[in-house]
Amino acid sequence: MATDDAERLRAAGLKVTAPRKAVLAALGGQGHFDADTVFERVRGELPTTSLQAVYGVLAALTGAGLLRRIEPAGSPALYERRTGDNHHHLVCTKCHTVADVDCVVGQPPCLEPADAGGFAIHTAEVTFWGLCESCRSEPAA
Amino acid sequence: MATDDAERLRAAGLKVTAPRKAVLAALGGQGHFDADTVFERVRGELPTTSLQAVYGVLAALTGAGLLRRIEPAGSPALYERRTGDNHHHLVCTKCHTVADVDCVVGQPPCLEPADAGGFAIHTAEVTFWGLCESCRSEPAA
DNA sequence: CCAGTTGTTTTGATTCATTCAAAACAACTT
DNA sequence: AAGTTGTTTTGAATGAATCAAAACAACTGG
Repeated sequence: MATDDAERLRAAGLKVTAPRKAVLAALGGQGHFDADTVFERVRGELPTTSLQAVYGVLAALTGAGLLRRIEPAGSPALYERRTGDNHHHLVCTKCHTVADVDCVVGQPPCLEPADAGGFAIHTAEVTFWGLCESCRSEPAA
Repeated sequence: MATDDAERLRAAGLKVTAPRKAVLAALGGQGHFDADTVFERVRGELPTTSLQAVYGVLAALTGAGLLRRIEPAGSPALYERRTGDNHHHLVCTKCHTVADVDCVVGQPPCLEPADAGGFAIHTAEVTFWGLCESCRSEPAA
């Protein structure tokens, strides 16, 4: 898996470095993490890494299409490894947990606004807001 | 209109103050403005107003449902007076201009994710990304 | 395998958007 | 008109992210 990551980096035309492999490893297969969390995780096995390096790596990998970046209102930017598919997100209003949504009813949803107002649209981003399972369980705020 | 604004403030249980009326006036009927732009506009006719006051007013009015706040990735928070309808937004990838989209094809769109993953969803927010008319015209960046 | 080139990371500082807190003040109530 | 409460001012602080220069490490080509 780590080996595959090196391969992916090379394929994207990026140099294979320890911080980059560590960031990819830190993000794991799934989940949504902010720069700071990635930093903490990376530090665990590569203690010399700086936060700025993490920002740099995240930007490089996002630019290369190896990561996807989302910015839900009220949260810092989050990064995830699931790319390519245009999946959407569920965000908890209370704890800001994020979950993936495979896609919406029927076909490619929402890609057709009623009136594009002169815009050449290339992406539709859908964010669902609600209460996650555990926040629903504990009503005590 | 300014009179109506006073009425609206009262109806929302908020005190009617000069900064609040000025903020509502600055936002006008349509458009999307960040706190700083609102501040500049408010200053024009109420020069003693502080930026913090503008933040406070924007938060109060948003909380009261008189304003809607959106946070497109890469932009500071934007405020608009169109509330109540759940309309969506078109954001220009290049100049970050925002336009309203009345709604998506057919019916209330996208409100039904394929799998809500245990979330109790109450809102679906759709953001379309693309190039606006004028950014399409001038390819020279 | 070594040296050069280029891209990456470190180090340190800075910006931008926003929030916090206490004191001064103004709007609504009686 | 005076009091109470909510607002605004003033001043400072925070969090997230970016910028810039110097130190460094990965890939190229010899």
